[in-house]
Amino acid sequence: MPELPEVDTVRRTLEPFIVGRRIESVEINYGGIIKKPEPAEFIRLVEGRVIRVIKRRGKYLLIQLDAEYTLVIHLRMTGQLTICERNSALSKHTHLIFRFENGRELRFVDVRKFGMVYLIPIGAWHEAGGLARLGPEPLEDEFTLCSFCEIIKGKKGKLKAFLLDQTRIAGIGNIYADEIMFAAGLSPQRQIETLSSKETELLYENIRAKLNEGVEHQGTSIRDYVNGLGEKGGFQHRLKVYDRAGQPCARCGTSLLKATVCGRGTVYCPHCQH
DNA sequence: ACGTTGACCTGTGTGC
DNA sequence: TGCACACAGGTCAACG
Repeated sequence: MPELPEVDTVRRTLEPFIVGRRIESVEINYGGIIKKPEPAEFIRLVEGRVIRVIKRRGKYLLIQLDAEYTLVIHLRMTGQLTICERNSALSKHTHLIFRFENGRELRFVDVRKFGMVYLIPIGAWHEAGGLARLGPEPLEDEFTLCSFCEIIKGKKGKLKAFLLDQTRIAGIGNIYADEIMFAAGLSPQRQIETLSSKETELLYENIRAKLNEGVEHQGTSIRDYVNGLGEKGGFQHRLKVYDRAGQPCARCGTSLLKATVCGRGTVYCPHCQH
């Protein structure tokens, strides 16, 4: 499900409901999503804590508690994190519930159970999967054309693989990778070492533009994605290539093709992308 | 250093 | 309607 714009939207919509709230109790229905510590220890450390702040880093959500611990959550493909009333119907795949004193709760629902939750001491980022190895945030001011050129310089391989590599740039996934490459007129198979400086700049501009557009429209809801209040996003209506195989290219009318690149379904225009 | 594949899970859509 | 199969917003490990 969620790439940078979706995770960012979840963060933004949850914030007013959870910051400053005390977690009265925790219920674990499926312990498999909690990667560390053990469930009993997890509950012991979280219950009674107050949420200080919620941040996003790449596709990870970081929920800072008042006891020098950070809850790190990755939604993977189908994870949802939503605010619900305590008495509202529980969906089938609710694996984790944080209850607040005001009658509301934060629920983690994940059909495919790929999602991951870690509770780690502040700063111990290396204990939370790939969090410590993430590349720069593409929407931050520090991510300049100059810094992008440094990242791409000397690298080899397919453009699509580069965009999906979280250690190069944090937060791009399959949908936005395809949209970025279409907008930049670049083929997913293109070897990055052959990009001209003009093409590199076009790529840089469209990474920023497409991710910003995704954030602005509150993410892409094609299957499971919803924001922190259970609402769908709107970017699915603006997609130019993703999920549009066989439909005409918005730019030239050629039928969009689908292929597997880097093991991922990839849609592109054979006429506009080189 | 790169590329491909399978593993982790469940649900949905397709074609027969 | 049933069944088999492919495929799905991600990442990681194990190969060649």
